[in-house]
Amino acid sequence: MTTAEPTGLRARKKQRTRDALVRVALELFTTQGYERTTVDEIADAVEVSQRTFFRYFASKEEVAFAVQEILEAHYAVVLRGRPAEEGPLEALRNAVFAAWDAIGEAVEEIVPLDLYMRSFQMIESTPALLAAHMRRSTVTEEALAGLIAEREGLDVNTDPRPRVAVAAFSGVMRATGRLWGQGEDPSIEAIRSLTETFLDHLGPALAGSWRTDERRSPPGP
Amino acid sequence: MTTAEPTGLRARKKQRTRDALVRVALELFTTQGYERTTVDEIADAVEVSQRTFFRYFASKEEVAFAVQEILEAHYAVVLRGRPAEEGPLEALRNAVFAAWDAIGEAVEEIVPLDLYMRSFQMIESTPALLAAHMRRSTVTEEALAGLIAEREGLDVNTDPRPRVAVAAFSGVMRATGRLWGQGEDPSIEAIRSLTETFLDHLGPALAGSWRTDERRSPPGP
DNA sequence: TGTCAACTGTCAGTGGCTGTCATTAGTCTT
DNA sequence: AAGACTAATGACAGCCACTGACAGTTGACA
Repeated sequence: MTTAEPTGLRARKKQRTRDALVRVALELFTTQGYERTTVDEIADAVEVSQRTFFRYFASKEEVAFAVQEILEAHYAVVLRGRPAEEGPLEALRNAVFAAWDAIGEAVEEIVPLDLYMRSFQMIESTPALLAAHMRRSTVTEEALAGLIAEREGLDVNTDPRPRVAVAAFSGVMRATGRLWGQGEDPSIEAIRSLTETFLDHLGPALAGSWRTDERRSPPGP
Repeated sequence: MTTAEPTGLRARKKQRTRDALVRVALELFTTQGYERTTVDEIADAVEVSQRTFFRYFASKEEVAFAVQEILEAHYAVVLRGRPAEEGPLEALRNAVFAAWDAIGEAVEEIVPLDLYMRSFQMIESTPALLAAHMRRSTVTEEALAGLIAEREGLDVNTDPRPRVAVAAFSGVMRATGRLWGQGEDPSIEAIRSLTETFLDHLGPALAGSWRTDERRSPPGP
């Protein structure tokens, strides 16, 4: 679905229209804002009817996540390819960094990397899109839990651990993305190191007490 | 905002209108579905104009979360009251169970408890509402992270642990709610025990390897 | 080349949501 | 208790996302 060259002329044309819609939409969204951009504007800019836009994308939101979708699929593939010796959380974590190494190429086939970065920040700062983003992530989480359960040879409906681990992991990843979106450094390095920091704190943050240094009250029982 | 008796007649009338809108909306949503219920229907049933509905609620979604909002505020209060000796995650967890003990009364002042239960399940099973629910939870998470940081005397922008802990905790809580919404037992006891189970697994699920019993492959390094 | 099917445009309509303005109805004087 | 003030509401017009139906166009393929 990403790079697979379509066969016929018709299919190629379709792909071009779709890509154009995504590019133009992201461009308009990031420059003048999501809400202040109408579907008609996007359609007009690509010279198709509004009706056609909705034949490619079920909603105005969907076009904003076209690139994101590719990346998530990519991540799932990478995770599936992680060596079996890695523990669940270890695999989830390593897959993130491994996936990012190849993100550039995958994205750049459709839109400039910089545009994608800005569009991610736009998603994080637009309530309606943030909502859609979160809903989408529940679907992704379910898939990841399934993958982890498979890796470990467990039944996802019996053993809560896959869902719990993925939920915790995803929660942290989302917090990371949110913070990155609010910051001023929209580079891959920035979110990479932020992710590293946050994931490193996952274990310690769940420990009983954080007061191991200069804090006042004594640790509880 | 919950129980505080309004002073004048005007304020009391307003409160009654608002409550009526919530009650009718949830009733209609749960019986015929969220999407198949129009704002006009709700307004007509309460005998106000559609315009008035939108003066009480900024959106059709908002009315669906009116009760939820009360509970979240309640939870925040309970959390703030947890003893300082409790560790962060301990406090988050205990506050959940403590808050539930008082939920019944708080809810019942507006809608029957049973109706609230069904409306929660509706939220979890309606994409548009699930999205709104998730977006709302990001706001709640931010507040909780602030509370935790305060408890521990930390700066939420410097130390990642408050956000990480809350993110992991919230991720698990959301997974719990999701599962409960899909199940067939809409009782408080059901979600209570489910929560207990899931939170109990938070620690173990993040450990390096889960293969401590009858699994096949040997543990990694 | 002609037939078929995929793709697209046009049009009409629904529903969520907003701005505006006139009207109603508590509230607050004096 | 009557009038002035203002919050609350209703009525109306309009924008925009989205959908169904139907007709026209254009690749695909025999």
